[in-house]
Amino acid sequence: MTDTRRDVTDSELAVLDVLWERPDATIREITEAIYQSYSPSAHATVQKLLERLEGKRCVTRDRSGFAHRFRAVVARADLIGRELEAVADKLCEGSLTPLLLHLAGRTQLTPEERRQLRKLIDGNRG
Amino acid sequence: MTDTRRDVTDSELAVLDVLWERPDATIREITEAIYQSYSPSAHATVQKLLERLEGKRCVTRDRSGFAHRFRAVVARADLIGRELEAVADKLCEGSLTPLLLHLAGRTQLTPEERRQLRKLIDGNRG
DNA sequence: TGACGTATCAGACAGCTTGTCTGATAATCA
DNA sequence: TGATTATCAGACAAGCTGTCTGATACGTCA
Repeated sequence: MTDTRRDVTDSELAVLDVLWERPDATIREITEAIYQSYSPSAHATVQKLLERLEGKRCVTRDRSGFAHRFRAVVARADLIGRELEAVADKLCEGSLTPLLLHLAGRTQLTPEERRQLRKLIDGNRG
Repeated sequence: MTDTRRDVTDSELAVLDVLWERPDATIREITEAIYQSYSPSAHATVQKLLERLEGKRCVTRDRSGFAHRFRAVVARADLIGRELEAVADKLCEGSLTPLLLHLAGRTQLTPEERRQLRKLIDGNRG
């Protein structure tokens, strides 16, 4: 079942981490990257995680070969956005602005980051 | 068991919402505020939610009277901070800066908010 | 005092999520 | 053909969440 709402778990994220580094990986490749060694049960676990990631629209599957190849269709930034929206929905009636103000008051920035931030604010006039 | 790590659920948040509006409320008062009417089972549900919120260090209990009185010991801003840190831990190796930059690029701000944001940035020099 | 309303407390319970694993079956290739 | 390697379907325990029941203690008032 496709359920974009539910968020990505830590184990699923480990799979995505591999796919971001190495697109079009097989289950075997992902398994060997996550666990140090390979075993049939670890393979099955990764398979299940991929199946759920597919349902969450985070991964697509290329079925053309014998071993399917997988590819992430969300970037890390997309997940950050999803999670921030979830926090906003839960605690700020959906508005991102309180999150932004909260972070601005408690984040230590380098001069470069501060410069970048100003630019983003200026480029975002309503 | 005290478990500050686990985050507050939606039902628990509904209880906190009442306590933020009306400190030192009893279970009966909270129950009537959340459900329209009162029933013993709803009372027990709220009791369980409060018990769990106590374990998460979000609520304290005054046992001096017949009916205990409850008080929130976290503000909404605290929860926002907790959740943002959780997102940062999960997706940004604990750093809040990527979240801040992400939000700055996608949030529509009023002139007043923009002024406030600049002030926060300036007041936060390393 | 005793009855009654109202608390708390302990714990059962089902439904869901998550991570793991097993067994059956299909494709590939030496 | 036989061995290897896939996929697939589904079982499984553990944990979380929201709800509810039953037992017991407290307080008040006739």
